[in-house]
Amino acid sequence: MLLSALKYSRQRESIKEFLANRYDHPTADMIYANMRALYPNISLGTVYRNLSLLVDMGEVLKLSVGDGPDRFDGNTDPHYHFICTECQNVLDLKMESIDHINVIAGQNFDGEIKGHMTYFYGVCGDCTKKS
Amino acid sequence: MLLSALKYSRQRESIKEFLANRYDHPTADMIYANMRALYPNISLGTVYRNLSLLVDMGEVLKLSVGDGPDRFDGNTDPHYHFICTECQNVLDLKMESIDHINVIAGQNFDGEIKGHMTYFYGVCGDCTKKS
DNA sequence: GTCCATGCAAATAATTTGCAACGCA
DNA sequence: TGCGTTGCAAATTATTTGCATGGAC
Repeated sequence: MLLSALKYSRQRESIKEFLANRYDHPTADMIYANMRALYPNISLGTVYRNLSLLVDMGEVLKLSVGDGPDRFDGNTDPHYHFICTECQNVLDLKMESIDHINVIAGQNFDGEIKGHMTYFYGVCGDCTKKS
Repeated sequence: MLLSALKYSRQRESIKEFLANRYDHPTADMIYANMRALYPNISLGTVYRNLSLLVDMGEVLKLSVGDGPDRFDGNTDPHYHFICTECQNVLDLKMESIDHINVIAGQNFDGEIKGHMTYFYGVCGDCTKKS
């Protein structure tokens, strides 16, 4: 819901930059903790408000991975995510497109399939080695 | 975590039966509202506790569809779900298996892909006709 | 009688929102 | 100056939990 013009905000820029340099898909709380190093008085509300704006603008992705709080991703290139069931980490997957599943899903469906959300899960490399 | 033996409970049986006959993937609140017709004093806590047990036993599926509360599905046959971005309804999809995407995802991945969670989204048949 | 299940209420977790002060344009 | 943004706190939403009582076995 973008009803009015956006104004520059240091906090928003910092959150965006922070996410652009992280590949571990942090939660709002983790982002908040890191932002406090830069802005000791920043509030969680500000973090949530700006994350929400950035998601609406398409500059950040919100990952709702079932249990636990939402996570945020500064990489908006289309890609998929893997959730390790041991350590709960969320990893990026380098894989070819699977957009054809939209066609498969639409074959017996009365309506329009516009996309899909897919999360892969299993045990990550690190956890496989540990066990 | 099932540490102790389960005892019969009318409430749990009713919730299970209710879900077995619904195809609209109700939320805990909706289940609660319906259960109150049968058990005027049933509490939300009881609904949540029993849903959690049923999910652990594999007799009910929990659907975490991003926004909004979790939904529950009494149909445990493997199948996929579609979320209408207009009316928010969650529909079952009759489609062939797409388990091959696990193989695709695992091709450049250092770890073990055990499965995936996929939700399709778009506009359902009813909403397409309305617009 | 033992121990799980229930109802009720309070607690928790994640996120959103109201409001007065602040800061970009 | 005008209106978006912030910090702070309170509110909301979804879900979980503690506890005394009730019910299954």
